[in-house]
Amino acid sequence: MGWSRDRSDGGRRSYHHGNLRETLVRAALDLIAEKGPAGFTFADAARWAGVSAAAPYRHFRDRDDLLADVARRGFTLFTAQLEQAWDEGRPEPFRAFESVGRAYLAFARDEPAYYSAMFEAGVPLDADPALLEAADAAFAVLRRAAEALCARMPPDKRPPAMMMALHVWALSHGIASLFGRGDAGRRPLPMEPEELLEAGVLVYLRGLGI
Amino acid sequence: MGWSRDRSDGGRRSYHHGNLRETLVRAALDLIAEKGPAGFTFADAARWAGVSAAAPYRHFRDRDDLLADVARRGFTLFTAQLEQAWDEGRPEPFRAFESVGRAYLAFARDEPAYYSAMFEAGVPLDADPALLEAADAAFAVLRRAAEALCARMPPDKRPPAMMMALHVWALSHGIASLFGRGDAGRRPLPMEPEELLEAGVLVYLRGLGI
DNA sequence: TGTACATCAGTGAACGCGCGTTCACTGATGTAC
DNA sequence: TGTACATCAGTGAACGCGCGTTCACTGATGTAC
Repeated sequence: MGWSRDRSDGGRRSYHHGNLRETLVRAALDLIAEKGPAGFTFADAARWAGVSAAAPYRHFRDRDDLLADVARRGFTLFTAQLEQAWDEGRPEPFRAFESVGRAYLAFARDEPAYYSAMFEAGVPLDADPALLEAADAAFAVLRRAAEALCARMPPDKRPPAMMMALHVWALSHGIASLFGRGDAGRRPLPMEPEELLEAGVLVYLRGLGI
Repeated sequence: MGWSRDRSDGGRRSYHHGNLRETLVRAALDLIAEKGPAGFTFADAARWAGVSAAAPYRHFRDRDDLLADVARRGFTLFTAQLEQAWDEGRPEPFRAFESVGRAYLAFARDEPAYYSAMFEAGVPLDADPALLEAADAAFAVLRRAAEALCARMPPDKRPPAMMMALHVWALSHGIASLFGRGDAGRRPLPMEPEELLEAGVLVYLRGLGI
C-alpha cells in the first residue's frame, strides 16, 4: 500500500493516492481474511486504505463490484499456481497430477481470502465475463491434466476426462472448505488436509485403473 | 406460522405469540434461502414473524445465537435423513451406502437454507455443545456406514473406515457446494449432481477393492 | 521553458436509512389458596 | 369456583451508530501551444 507519489518533504502524502484501486483490493483481502467475505463494507475498505468513504466510487461501482474483482484476480492467481504445479505433465503425468492437488490445497490455505471470494462469497460468475473467463481458465488446467492422464490408458477403458476433473475438483474443494481453512468454521481432522486429499486421489485413480 | 392462541373473534390475535421461537427459526430459514446466511438481520426475522424488533431478545441472545440454533436443528434433521437412508445397512451395505450419498445431496438441494447455516455460515461449532453434538451425530452416520462396508473386506486389506468416511463426506460436500445449490454461486454441470457423486463413489470404492 | 487549461482522483459535508439494543411498560397466562 | 398475584412474553419509543450514496468542491497532473 502507500501513496505512490510521496513528495520529498517527509511524511506528507500527495492529494492523489495514485494506486487506490490496487489498495482497495488489498483492503478487501485483508478484511475478508479477518471477518469473512460478508463481514466487510465498502466504507471499511475506504478506511483501511486511508481515504474518504466516497473515494472508492471512483474505482468500483459498489461493494459487489469490488468483490467480483477480487474473485477475478484470485482465479487468475489460482490458475497460474495450478499451471505451475501441473507443469505440462512433467516430470510424469501421475506425479504432476498429484502436485496439482497439493497446489489446490496450498492455495486454499495460503490465500483463504481469495478462496472465500472465489468460492464462498456467492459472487455470481456470470455477472462479469472477465470473471467467468478467469474461473474457466482455472478449471481448464484441471481438465487438461485429467485428459493427459486418461490419454495414457488403453482407449477402450478411458474414463471421461471431464468427469474425472470434476471429481477431483469436488474432492479438493470439499476438503479445502471443510478442513483446510483457518477460520472458525473449520472441522478438526486427524491428519493433514494434504494427506487426506492425496490418499483420496490415489484411491480414486486406482479405481479408474490408472 | 401464525399465532397459536387465536381467539374465536376472527382475525384478532392474542397479545402473546405463543410460538415465537419456532417462528423465528422459520423466518431465519426463509431469509437465508432468499438472501444467504449473511444477508438477514435480527430485525428482519422479527419483521417476518410479525413482532416488534425487541421481541426476539426474549428467545435468542442475538443473531448468531439464532443462527446457531438453526444450524443445530439442521444437523439433527440431516442426521435423521442420513440415518433413514442408511437403514442400518439394509438391504445390503453397498446399496445402502450409495443411498446415504443420495440423501446427502438431496438434503443440500431440498434444504439449502439449513445447509448454508450448517456449512457455510461460519457458525463456530464449539460455541455450543449441543451444536457440536448434533454435527458429530451426522458424521457418525457416515462413519458407521463406512465401518460396515470395511467390515465386509478381508481383514488384511481393510482401509481405515474413518478416512473413507472423510473422503465421501468431502466429495459429497464439494459437489453439493459447487454444483448442488440453487443460488447464484452455482457452477453449471453437464450432468446431475447425484450422478456425479454416485459415479465418484463407485470409482472410489472400486479403488478400495470393495 | 512557461503558461493555460482540461481532466482526473481525491475531499468532506450531508442525507436518509435500518440495525442493534435497552427500557419501562403492559396484556395474557398460570397458579395458590 | 373465584380472586389475587407472580411470571411470562410481548410492545413501542428511544438512542447512538455506521453504512451507502450523492454532491459541489478542489488539489494535482498531464498536455497543447
